[in-house]
Amino acid sequence: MAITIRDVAEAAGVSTATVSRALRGLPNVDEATRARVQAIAAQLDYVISPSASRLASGRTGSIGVITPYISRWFFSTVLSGVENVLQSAGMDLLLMSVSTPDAQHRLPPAPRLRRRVDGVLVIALPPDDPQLDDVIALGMPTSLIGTAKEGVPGVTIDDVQAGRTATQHLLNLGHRRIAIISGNLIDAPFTAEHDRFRGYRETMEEAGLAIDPLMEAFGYFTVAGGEQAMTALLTHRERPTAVFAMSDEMAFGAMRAMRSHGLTPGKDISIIGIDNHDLSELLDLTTVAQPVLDLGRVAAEALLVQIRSGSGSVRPDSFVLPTQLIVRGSTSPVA
Amino acid sequence: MAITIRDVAEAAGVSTATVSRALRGLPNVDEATRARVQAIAAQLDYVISPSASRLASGRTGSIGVITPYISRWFFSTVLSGVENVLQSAGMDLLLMSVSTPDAQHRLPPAPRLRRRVDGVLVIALPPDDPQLDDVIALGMPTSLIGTAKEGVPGVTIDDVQAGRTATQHLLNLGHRRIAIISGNLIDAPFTAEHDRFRGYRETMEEAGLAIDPLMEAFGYFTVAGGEQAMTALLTHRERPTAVFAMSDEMAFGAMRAMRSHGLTPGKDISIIGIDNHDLSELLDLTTVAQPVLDLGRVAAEALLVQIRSGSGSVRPDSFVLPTQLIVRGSTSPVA
DNA sequence: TCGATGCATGTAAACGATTGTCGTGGGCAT
DNA sequence: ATGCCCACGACAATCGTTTACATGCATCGA
Repeated sequence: MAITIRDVAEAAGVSTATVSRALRGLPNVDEATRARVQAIAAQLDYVISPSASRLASGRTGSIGVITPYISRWFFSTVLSGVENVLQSAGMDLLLMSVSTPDAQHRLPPAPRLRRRVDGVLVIALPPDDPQLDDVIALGMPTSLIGTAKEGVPGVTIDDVQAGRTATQHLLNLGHRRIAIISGNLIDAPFTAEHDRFRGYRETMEEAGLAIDPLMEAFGYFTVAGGEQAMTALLTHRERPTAVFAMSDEMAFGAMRAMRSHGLTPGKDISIIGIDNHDLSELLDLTTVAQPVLDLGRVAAEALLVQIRSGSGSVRPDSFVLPTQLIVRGSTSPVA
Repeated sequence: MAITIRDVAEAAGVSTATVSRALRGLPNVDEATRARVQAIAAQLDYVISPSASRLASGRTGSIGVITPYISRWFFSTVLSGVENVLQSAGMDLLLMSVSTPDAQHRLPPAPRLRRRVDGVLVIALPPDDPQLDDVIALGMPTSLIGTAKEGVPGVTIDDVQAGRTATQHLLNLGHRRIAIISGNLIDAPFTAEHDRFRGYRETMEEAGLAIDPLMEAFGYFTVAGGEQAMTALLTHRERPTAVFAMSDEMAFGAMRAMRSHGLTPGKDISIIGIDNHDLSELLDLTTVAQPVLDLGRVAAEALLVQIRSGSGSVRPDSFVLPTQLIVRGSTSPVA
């Protein structure tokens, strides 16, 4: 069988209590004793049993990460940032994907989380998703990424501002007929898409321009969706001279649609996205960059603070990370 | 405090042993009793304590997934497939990234795995990575994805064949001067890049063509690397008429390099990749598709079988998944 | 010199399941 | 009616830590 703390204690001539204290760096252990215990533990190749430790202490040392998508760029990048921080902190990362409206066949996350994590990180679930409410109702330290929800700490960008920046950039270039490719038809408040649209609308109105419902199309945050949306926009009698896509991936699709209509992005029609996706530079797409890795990092850090501080003590706060306009070849002054 | 199995037992008027058996679906429990126990457990909102269960049973119910990159397309897609299967199986997924030559600041994975998982899935670590050996030395059920290693079960594609398919496609189009964009300078056997190169070399030689060392450049499996590699290839006096890039992402970069030299991919120079990356269709890249999601799924399934069968009983086997040539606009007959 | 103080360490009771062993009662065959 | 077997379920040991509490010892100030 495996080595236990008792074996180490015996070999070191101390009690298991002392071994436990010595190995975990707790105070009130003679440094000589600690060194001896550490040496013996190393020599015996002892590793502490997490199960036993968890059972005894009540802490799990793991964080659950809930995400609707694993392989999409935004989500995997956030995840990467999260993993970075958790690994440094010595926390286990339990990955769990949840059902989206498209794919329903998953178990709800909340029951799968109970008693097995010390905290939860939720990546970009819509704030009105009942699954999210269930997770929050668990009452453990939680931090939201890319979503804002009353009373729950989170990390986001200022999506209204991002929408404004994108729209204003197009306005500055002299565009007036500016279309928008948004996400889904249903528009829930406090979602990124809602706020981005608001930024667009407000900026347009401030410029004295009316919002033309014909200039909105839905791309569902996918490449294919963006392509379809752009195709739809191009069927209108009066075509847009510029397009604001709420995500780079939709912008990619839109650019393709333009090309297959014989139009050159950045020349015939300007297009701007949001994200600064890995491949945006490659595709020469102007975009409002968001610090995706940092979204994950900051949320993880904040969650750790929340956990260490004993959960209920300080009112945990939310963070808004800055975005940055990156101008590339896909936008240019109106013809 | 939380509900324990004892509370359920009392409420149901049975012993904890019976509750345990009833809830886990073990035999030798009267169906009426089982139903009653389940009802009461549900009513009390009881969930079993994984820590206690793990300690008592010795099983952790979790799988560790080791990967050098989290946010790169290939890795996150494999991960997605893995997560799918593990979730259905009710297994926890512990995600762990490891150091790559580029980023060294991580802890070695093996010690972080001991006593906390029942099995390990390793995504595309080079077979000669000492970290991999350490993981294997743990002696627990393990399955490799995208790497082949003597004596360790794994799931891959036939990389030699993939290299052949790609090269042959270019040959069939009449190309003779075919460059290759490979991964790293150092070339370890049994790696994907080694095998893909072999497919290229053999196919070229079978066609009676000599391998020109000037026609090889290194792209390090990144977009930027592919761009540089292509740029290098274009400096040679005698330019290639076609390029085989070992990954789609490198091909993306290569296409960009072509464009910035005033060349049109698929017209002036043909290019083919391997992967069928999410965005390959968008970029109209001909490629040898590999079933990445399935790589993850199959490996996870195989690992579960290995774990359930008691680890040492049957010799676990490896799988080779099929690839498929997808012809798009980036390849065309030689001018 | 003596008690107070504080640090280093030991003792032992949890933590909450799993599971081998054993007892019991009912059904069935004789 | 008797014996036997089997299904069902109880008892209790066990898994390997953590941690509250107790203990012992040395140091220090009065």
